[in-house]
Amino acid sequence: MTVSLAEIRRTSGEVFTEGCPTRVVLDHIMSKWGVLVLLALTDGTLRWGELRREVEGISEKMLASTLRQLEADGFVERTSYPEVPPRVEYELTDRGRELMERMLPLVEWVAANAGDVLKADLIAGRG
Amino acid sequence: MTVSLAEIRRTSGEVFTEGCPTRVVLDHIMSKWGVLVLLALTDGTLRWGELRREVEGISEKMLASTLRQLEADGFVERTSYPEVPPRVEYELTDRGRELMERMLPLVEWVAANAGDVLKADLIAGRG
DNA sequence: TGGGTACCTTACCAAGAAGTGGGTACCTTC
DNA sequence: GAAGGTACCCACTTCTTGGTAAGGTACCCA
Repeated sequence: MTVSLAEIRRTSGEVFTEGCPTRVVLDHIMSKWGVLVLLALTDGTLRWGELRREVEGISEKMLASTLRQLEADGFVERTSYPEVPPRVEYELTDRGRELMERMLPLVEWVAANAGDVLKADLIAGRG
Repeated sequence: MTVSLAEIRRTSGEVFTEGCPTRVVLDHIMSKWGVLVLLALTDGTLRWGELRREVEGISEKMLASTLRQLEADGFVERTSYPEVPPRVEYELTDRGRELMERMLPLVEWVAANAGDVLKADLIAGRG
């Protein structure tokens, strides 16, 4: 198993330096709403309205721009059905599923340990 | 293996909802500089000046505040030696290593695939 | 006396992220 | 004919993030 940045650089070169594409992609998928939208889509295909409800607190503006970004990056596929009323579905692409396979263990750990982490915050006076 | 948000919620409850601690912790570790600092520390203990060089482009202000946050969260330990000139060392705690164990596969995937992702961006007209 | 090193902190300000509120188009139902 | 559902887009404002620059300490060297 990979245990250090040096190890990654041995196979992928000088990644995560200034201006490196890896930093840009990192910013996209690690963004506040990006993670939550991707996470919601691990449950399967969702419509616009379902996503709004699933990702609590997101504004329509941010949902739209986050989806556009994820779509442009090839993580999410948008399918619109020319019906009335309009129906649009969003789902993870193969690339998106590959990504989430790696992100879910991290997210799972956060879900299980967030309480303890914030307790540490309180002790450190950063509540 | 975990494959969906629903699965995580089955064991951890209604996580990642609005105001949930999990969202706060996510914001800390998924922040622009947070990831890069944690990543740098997977190579071992580093001094202030070494971190500045390792995390290319970070300002002293952001390095300081990022380190304070990670320290408060219990991911990073700071050890200062009362010498002249002063020496301060930063390293991952056990919790930090646990976290990075889960983050490294994700980061590794990004390192290997960032090129393709940005190529998709160009085609989509989001260069 | 002046500079150099290492590790920061503070004050100020600009850019970008994100919230708010409105509008659009189309059809259905009341 | 008015209201409502679906999936947005745009303008305006606010708030957060992050950069710059300056200073601060505590010592050593010349």
